Amino acid sequence: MSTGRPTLADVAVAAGVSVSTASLAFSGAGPIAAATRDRVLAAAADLAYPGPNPLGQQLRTGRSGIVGAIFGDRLRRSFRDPVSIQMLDGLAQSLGAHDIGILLIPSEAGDVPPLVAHAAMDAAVVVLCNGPDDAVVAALARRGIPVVLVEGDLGAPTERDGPAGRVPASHPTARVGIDDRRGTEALVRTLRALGHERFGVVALPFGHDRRLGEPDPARDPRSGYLATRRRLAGIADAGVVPEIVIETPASLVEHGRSAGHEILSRPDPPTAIIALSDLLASGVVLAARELGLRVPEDVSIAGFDGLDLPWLAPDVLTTVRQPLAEKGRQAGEAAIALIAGVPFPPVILPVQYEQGTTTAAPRAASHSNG
Amino acid sequence: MSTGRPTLADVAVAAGVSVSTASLAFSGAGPIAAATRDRVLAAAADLAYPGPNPLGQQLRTGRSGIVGAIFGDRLRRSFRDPVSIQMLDGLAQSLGAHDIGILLIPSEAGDVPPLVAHAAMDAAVVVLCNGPDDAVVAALARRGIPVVLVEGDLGAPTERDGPAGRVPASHPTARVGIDDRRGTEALVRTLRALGHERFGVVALPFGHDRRLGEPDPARDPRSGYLATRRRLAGIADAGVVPEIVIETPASLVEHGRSAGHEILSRPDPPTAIIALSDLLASGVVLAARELGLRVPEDVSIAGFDGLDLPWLAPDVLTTVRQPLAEKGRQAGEAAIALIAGVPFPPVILPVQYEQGTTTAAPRAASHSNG
DNA sequence: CTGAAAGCGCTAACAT
DNA sequence: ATGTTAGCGCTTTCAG
Repeated sequence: MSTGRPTLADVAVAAGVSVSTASLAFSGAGPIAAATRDRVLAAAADLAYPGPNPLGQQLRTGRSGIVGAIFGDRLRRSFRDPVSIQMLDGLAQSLGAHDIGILLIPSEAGDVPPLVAHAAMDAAVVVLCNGPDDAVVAALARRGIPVVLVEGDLGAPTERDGPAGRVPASHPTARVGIDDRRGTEALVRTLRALGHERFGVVALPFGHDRRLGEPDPARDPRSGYLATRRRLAGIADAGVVPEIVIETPASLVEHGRSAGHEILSRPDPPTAIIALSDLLASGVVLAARELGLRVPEDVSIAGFDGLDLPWLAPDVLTTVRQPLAEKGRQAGEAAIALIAGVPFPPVILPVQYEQGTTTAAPRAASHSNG
Repeated sequence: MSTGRPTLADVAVAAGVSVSTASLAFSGAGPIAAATRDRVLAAAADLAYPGPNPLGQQLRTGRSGIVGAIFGDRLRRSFRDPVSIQMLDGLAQSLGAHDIGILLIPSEAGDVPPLVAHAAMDAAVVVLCNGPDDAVVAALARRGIPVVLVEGDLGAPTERDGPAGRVPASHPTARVGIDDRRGTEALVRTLRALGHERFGVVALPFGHDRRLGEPDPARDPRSGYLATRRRLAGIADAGVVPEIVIETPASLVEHGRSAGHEILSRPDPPTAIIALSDLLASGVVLAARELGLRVPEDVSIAGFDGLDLPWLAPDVLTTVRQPLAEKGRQAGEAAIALIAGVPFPPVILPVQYEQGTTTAAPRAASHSNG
């Protein structure tokens, strides 16, 4: 041992056994006499040996015991959103049960962070991805790291080998998502049944190029975040063409508030506003209150997610609840399966419409042209 | 190469150079002819070699490139608190600049998570600690992992070798905190200058045994979270003995709301309520509104942190602002210094009183006994 | 049940 | 500027 921290070899010498036996004493992965084990552990305690060095184990076993969690945004923004947090909590639960750690990788606006390219991990969970040509997913695939896509997809396998051509169809991949398209559709149908005909939409970001305002008409509708696209598709499925859509740079109360002002300050605003997240919706509620509009008498407002929003009291937001922690747990299970080389079939979790106090029948007959 | 993923040795063979030269081509840590390097990189591209295996690097260099971030609470709670998030964001900034990853380690109520005992990390940032006898810190010290204490301390070196005796004074340790004691004192002095004499306090958790209600009088005042203790000390420094103190299990709006109800429903409630965090304070504001009390006319409410609370509009919370991201950045710098073997002197960041709309002079003469 | 030997993939002296 | 050599600390066949 001479210098530095003691190693397994030092312990073996001190205990008068071979290194392999000492290893067994710690791992329990093989037959060993109780007396021998105790002797080894005693020697370890003597030397203040803190247990097998994980670096040695990892190289030997080829496993780091780490799963990367990659968020398509910087922490400050992602993590102010309880949606990411609850998902992460579920993820920590299922991975923690297997003693697997979570390596936090914020990824600013679609770049490929060095950690994605170089950090040791056995699998990665990518929380938002930009469709078939996501550079982060491509980088992981190149490294042979299994990928779990949460709320994302890579398109049909045939597309993947196209010009982007970066994720071979054979690469271990799993998908965990929610049925947000049909959830949004159900929500909008309920609003129509109440008599609403004129809708405004406050949307989640369309893609990594985040902005606040009406969407760029020149943008490719086939690119960008799939969650946003699916929820917009759900609105269309319900037969609604919104009078106005405001894209926001992130799911945050303040952006919902700005968008709400934008929509509700218009001469003849829509009678119902659908926000694609609860945080955005609650910002719209605040904007309405600030403009002296009563909710839901003057305007109906609905969200998506099913968060607890105690500060909206006495109002309770009408929303579509998604099982956030369960989504994270499933993502963790998917990662564990892929690491073990077992395929993990796609999971689509159900969502549920929840009536609150922020939606009601529109006040009076509305007219579609001012 | 035969089977499996290619290694540096395969690349070397393909490029017709030695392994060490191939290594140099990737690391750039030594002299190499441009032509040779290009040849190596070309061979690597040919073999679809994704770059040096981090596991090999790590064993060889003895560095994992990972810093553990340990929160004294489960994710669900910690991460709903923007305070933790902004700190984490700052941490990610400074560590990210050195390509160091953050391993997320939630630690339920003071236990020692397996990851703390076994995961590879070059240093650890412990966000709340329970004073001199914190088991997590002791476990890290045993492993020889440098520790950065955020908002924590281990007491005087002499104490450390006491009965707990688990963190040798020589263990590489750094401290990053804020001047919360004096910040709270300044806040309370301002309230007193306005004429307030009767105070209620909504406190952060006292320790890992979290509860809602009046603090257990039997508890040892010398144990538990130091941030809570310091802020309470600041109140005392200002010459105030609160009429009532409510301890909360976490810094969350709903707990502030419960505590607010508890205090404000009393027969003759205090004229000023000091919450030890903004989230708690905003819950108290909600409780006041629900009880039909006007803020600040009927009751003054102040917080601590300096968060953006858009949904409190039109009110702006009176608070003491702390530099959260900077705290995280400093913690990151401290970790980097300790990893390099350089001592990092303790950092106490300044805080600043910020007047909002939730505090004012008390309504009328108050009487201290009903 | 225990020991000997091999090697995971890489980097860093040192020698050329 | 390149090659040779020697491990980092551990687990895991395989013999005994």
